[in-house]
Amino acid sequence: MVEDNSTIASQVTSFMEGLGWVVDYAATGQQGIELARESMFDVLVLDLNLPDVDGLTVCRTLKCELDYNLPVLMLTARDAFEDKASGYGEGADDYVTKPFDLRELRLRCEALGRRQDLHKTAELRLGELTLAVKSQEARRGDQPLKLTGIGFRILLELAQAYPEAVTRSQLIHRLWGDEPPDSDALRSHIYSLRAALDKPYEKAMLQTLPNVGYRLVCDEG
Amino acid sequence: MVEDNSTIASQVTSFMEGLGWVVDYAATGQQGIELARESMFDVLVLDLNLPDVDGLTVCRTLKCELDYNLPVLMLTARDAFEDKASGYGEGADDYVTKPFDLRELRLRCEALGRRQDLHKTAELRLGELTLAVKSQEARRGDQPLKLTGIGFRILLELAQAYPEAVTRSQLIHRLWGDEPPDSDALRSHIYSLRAALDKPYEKAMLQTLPNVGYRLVCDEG
DNA sequence: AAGCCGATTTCACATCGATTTCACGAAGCA
DNA sequence: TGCTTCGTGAAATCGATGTGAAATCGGCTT
Repeated sequence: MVEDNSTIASQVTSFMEGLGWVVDYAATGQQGIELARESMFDVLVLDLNLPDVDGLTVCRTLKCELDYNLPVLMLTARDAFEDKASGYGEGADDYVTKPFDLRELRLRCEALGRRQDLHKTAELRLGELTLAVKSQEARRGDQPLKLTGIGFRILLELAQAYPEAVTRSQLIHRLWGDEPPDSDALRSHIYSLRAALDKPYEKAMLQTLPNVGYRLVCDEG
Repeated sequence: MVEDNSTIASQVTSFMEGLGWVVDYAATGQQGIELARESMFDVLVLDLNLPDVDGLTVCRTLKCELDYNLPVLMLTARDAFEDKASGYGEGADDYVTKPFDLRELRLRCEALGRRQDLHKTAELRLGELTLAVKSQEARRGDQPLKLTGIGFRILLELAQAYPEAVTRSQLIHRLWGDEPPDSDALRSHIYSLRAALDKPYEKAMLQTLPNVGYRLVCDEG
């Protein structure tokens, strides 16, 4: 965590430590860069406005210099009305505007870490859900789920996007490319995915956003 | 993937497909442009040297023409890189020089795709109001608002216009284009939008300007 | 080659909620 | 008063999604 405001810094770091995460902290950009060089981190939470080196500079420096890809979550001040995506975005992998909800910060950190993990472990975890990418096996809790090939791929797409939603058209494109089936086969696949994933359980993980698409939900990430 | 050398092309595409990616392939610049127009892609891998249209031209064309930002990863020959790429650098988002390591190509594609995700996360904030554009969800304070599709779109239009008002006819045009419903459906939608947005609260955010239209009001932000 | 099997696609219908339409009353204005 | 605009609410219509089963496809076995 790189943040010059000590109130925010201690609030965030103690929250994270409460989650069992191991946190290192730097109050300036320079310190942050040095810290990042010394050891490997899963995620860097970086304030955009720092007293010495600008957050964007820190970000770019580390992206170039480090020999692994360190996911960066940028903290930005909140403008009255903000088009988040347009201004920054270069370099950072995600960002959150101040003041932020600690739970949101957590979700986004976890999302960044998860994407990173996937490359190494080929296994993805989301609450009680486990997806083994290679063997195409899925479990919820300790029950193996009986999924079809497409069912697994849908679930994987949704899990990778978590906690965001995936639109119908995105999903269709990812599954079939340019030649989707004529009929609305996705509906049927979602239906049978639900039968395997949610039917036997109390709380559903697969949620429909009408006119948008689908997403996964789960309590603890 | 746009690449005229079929050996390289098939090597790369099959590698990517092995990763579970969905790949479309074009052998010429013209084909590539047409393909890109037809559907949305996460990343374009583009050879700089193409038989017909130059890679840079393809890149610039698409950056201008498409209504979303398509990240471009340029493939360049080693010698060409110095002159061309560094000079014209603006168009592409990243470069890889041939011959390249497939793993490196993968990492860079993933980085570009990740950066793109930010655009989908866009959120609008206006005082205590939060609009998640992609998932079509709205909150006032920390209460989620139960809006219909049109209700959300109306609110979005008003939020984007803030602090200005939006006239009825503007609103109708934005919502339905040239074919608005016969009856004055907008009145009903405003009514139910109010029921969700303002009914449960002290101060109303949605204000009617008689004979003009509507606008949002809020204290801070 | 024939037949089987599971996966996938297609289809028909049900259900639910969103959208449009309508009717009426109140408020503002000439 | 008579006209227009707007709020209100219910009813009718329409579209999106869920549901389930049947047809199709492709690989595998015999």
